[in-house]
Amino acid sequence: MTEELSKQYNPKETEDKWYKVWEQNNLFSAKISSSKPPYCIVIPPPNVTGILHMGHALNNTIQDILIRYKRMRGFASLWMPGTDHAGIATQNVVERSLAKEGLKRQDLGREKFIERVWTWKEEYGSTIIHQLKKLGCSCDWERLRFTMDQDYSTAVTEVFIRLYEKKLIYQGSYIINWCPRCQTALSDEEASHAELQGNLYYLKYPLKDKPLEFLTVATTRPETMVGDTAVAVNPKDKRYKKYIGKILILPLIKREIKIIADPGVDMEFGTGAVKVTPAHDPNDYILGKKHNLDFINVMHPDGRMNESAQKYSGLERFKAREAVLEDLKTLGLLEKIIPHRLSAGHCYRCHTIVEPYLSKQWFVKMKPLAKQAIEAVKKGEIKFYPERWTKVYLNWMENIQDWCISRQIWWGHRIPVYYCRNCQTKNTAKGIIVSKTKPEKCPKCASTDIFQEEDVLDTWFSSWLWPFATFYWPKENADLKYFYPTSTLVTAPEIIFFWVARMIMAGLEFKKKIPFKDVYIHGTVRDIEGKKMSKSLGNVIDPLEVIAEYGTDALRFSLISITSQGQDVYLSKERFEQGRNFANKIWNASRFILMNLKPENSNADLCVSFKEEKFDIVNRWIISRFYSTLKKTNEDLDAYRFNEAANNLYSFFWHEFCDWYLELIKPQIGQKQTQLIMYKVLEKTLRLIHPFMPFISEEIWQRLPKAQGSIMQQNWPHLQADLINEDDEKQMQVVFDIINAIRNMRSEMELGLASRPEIKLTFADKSMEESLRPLFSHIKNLAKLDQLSIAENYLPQENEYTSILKNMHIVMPLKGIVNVAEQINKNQVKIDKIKSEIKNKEIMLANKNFLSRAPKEIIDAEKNKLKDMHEQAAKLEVIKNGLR
RNA sequence: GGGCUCAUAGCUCAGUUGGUUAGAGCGUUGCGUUGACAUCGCAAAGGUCAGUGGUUCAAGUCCACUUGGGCCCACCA
Repeated sequence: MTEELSKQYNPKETEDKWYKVWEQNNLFSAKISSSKPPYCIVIPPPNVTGILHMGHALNNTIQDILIRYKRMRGFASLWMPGTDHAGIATQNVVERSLAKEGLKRQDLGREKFIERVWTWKEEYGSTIIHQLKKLGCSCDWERLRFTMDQDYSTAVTEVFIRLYEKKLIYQGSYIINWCPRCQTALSDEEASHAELQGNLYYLKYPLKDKPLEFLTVATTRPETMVGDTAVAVNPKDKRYKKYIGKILILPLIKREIKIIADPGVDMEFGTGAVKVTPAHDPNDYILGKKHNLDFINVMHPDGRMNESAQKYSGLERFKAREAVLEDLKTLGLLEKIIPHRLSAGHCYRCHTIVEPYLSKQWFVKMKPLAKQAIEAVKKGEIKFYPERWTKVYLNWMENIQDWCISRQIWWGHRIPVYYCRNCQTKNTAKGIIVSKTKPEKCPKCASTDIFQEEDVLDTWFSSWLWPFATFYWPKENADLKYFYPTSTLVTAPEIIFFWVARMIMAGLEFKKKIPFKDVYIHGTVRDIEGKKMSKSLGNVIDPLEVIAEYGTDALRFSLISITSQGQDVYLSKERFEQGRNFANKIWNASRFILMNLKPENSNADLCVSFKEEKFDIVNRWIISRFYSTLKKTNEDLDAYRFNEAANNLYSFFWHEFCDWYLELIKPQIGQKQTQLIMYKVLEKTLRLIHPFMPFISEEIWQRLPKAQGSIMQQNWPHLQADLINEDDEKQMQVVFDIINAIRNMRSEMELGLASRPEIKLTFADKSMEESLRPLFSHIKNLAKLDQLSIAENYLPQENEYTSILKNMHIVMPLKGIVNVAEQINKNQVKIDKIKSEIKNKEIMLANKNFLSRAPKEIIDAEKNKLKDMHEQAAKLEVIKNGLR
């Protein structure tokens, strides 16, 4: 006999214990095997600065379910873990901690600062890893990678050089998104647009020859006027035609600027005249190039105005705005201000408004890379789940822009570009040398005055190599050969562009193979009002708190059960009660079984016994239900319908196994075959539950009399389709209906148990009567009856109460007080409803199109249904009359 | 402007290729349960499946439009 189990499941006592055991026994480690097919997921590497949030919890629970499921199904199942160095985010964190000491990164210098970052990483960088372990993730931790590992950096450099040599990397001046706080360029994807309330300022620019005449321009960023080099109007605009080619005097700065014509100007917006600031606006930049205008940069990288801004030099950009407006107002050149909603890019890290800024950056030409990545998805080599993301992906890929990959920060992979100062000064060939290591001397002029590019690469420039760089590419090692292409990628929608699309491009470009076959995109976790969870909104639910309060299994199960494919998750804390209750139910059912099980009865083989012995219907039924559930679970997991799988297991275990089966067998629990079946169903169901709820399933597994090894090492139950018996399932359903009807009647009549009534059943169908007779003991038992008898064509008497089911009707003596009129009325409503349904069915069954086109099973089902309804209606009439 | 998505019970949501009487959890109400579990069981009430039209023998499911949310991309002087 196993030791006594407590009445409630206590996750705290089990979770850490089993995780340790799994780790110590190397159960997460995936081994290359010639006999097993590979299954591999690479984790979306969380930032080293990361702290587990609900998004992670959902993302990683899904991956763990897949990994554990495939492992049990006999795959060499590898979950490749790692973390991302997260350039800007990590640098920010370390800079913040420096600030507490009153230091800036510049005070330390580049090398010392990077040392500090590494120290920080060693100390805090594995927080997220520990938290993933709390979640139960079965990652192969011995393979843990970091995007700044030395081998990984080798891959990054290799890729840069290959692309450079293919002329897919170039250096160029462009208007990029500049974060004045982080002082770095941001890619378009990193500058997220958000609406804000601003103003549209109408500024008057005087004409040179007629100083009393003005052209009014409208702008949202008046401070940039000091960098204006033209004003543009639409050539079709009658109002301004006469001014084209004339000269304006830029107020405050007193510079002469030209009025140019361009068809791109919207005549409807503002005044129809637009100031052109080529160095501070992407559109104006294009205009500037087109019309050969000057590019005047008016700002320092930190967002303060520079010398070109003359008297405003040194002012922060928004202070400068105020000053400019003040001065224009004094001069009478500020015509009006009208409120205007506009959207501006914000730094995705610090939410500072980004400044369009002209600077020299490195870019990757994306169009050539995108081509084959588009093909691969179109041909179905890579599939998105849910499928709709395919469109989103293709739409973006077909309109892809070049990727700005340089960042003006210190923490990251330094760009492998060196400059020869000698060549640069001679200006012969820009003096660019691209090399894995610092060259001794310039290959052109042999100068040794060589220095490295200051910029580092965008973090995603390393992440996009993740599916193969984690396997030590460009080396060709055995893991890479065996596990690449990986199987499934599980990720959130917001990084399809950042990451998924780029990985596909990188995989095809450098490995000549797709990086993964399936992409499963799950929803975003939101709060109950549909807002994204964020610290600033204060609406976060901390998964670690949930774990502490409800347990990891509860967290995992609840999350999964409410996550339907690709739909956003609206979460509140109460959700986790369901998971906790389920864990407790599993616990108590197992406790009950173990308390009643004689271990020697658990030894027989289920299938053999099933062939040799005759099992009663209750046992046949639960076996059939188990295999039906298994079948559905397999289908759901294979199609990434995790919530379906979870909910299905939930209702099987709770409402079928516990509520019906365990209740039905209580009187016969000592019986040998019942012992075997209850044990086997529990044991097999635990295996199905394990991927979802790894800890409790292991804890119970270890208490089973036959447990060998960890539940993780067990095979997934083999589907015995021949043990699914639909007739048994239907018959049991009838039993449940009878029992429920009786309980319901009693409840309606408010009869206490004391009455212990006798019930008469009238069957429409003789064969049903035959098959149900052996089950009467169960019915009597659960419905708490003294007698159950069968009557033929019995007409209810005045002192009797009736209920009707599909093919039978139930009569019980009236011992309580019941409102007969109400009962008659109820029956009349039922009769009317059935009659109208009968009408519809008859029309349908008379329809030639239906008879010729509908499948035979459907037609038969409909015919049976009609027959049933006729019978039922007739019986209801009889009852109604009887009651009267 | 382009694309995606949602609208089903009081609340939060399932409903896989159209096919028995549209489901679950929570909440409400009633009844029950003192040897697995009150973190329990059984049941009831509660739905014109957003609206309109169409396709079909058959529509919550497919199509079109309308209304109202949400998201993404582009633009935004």
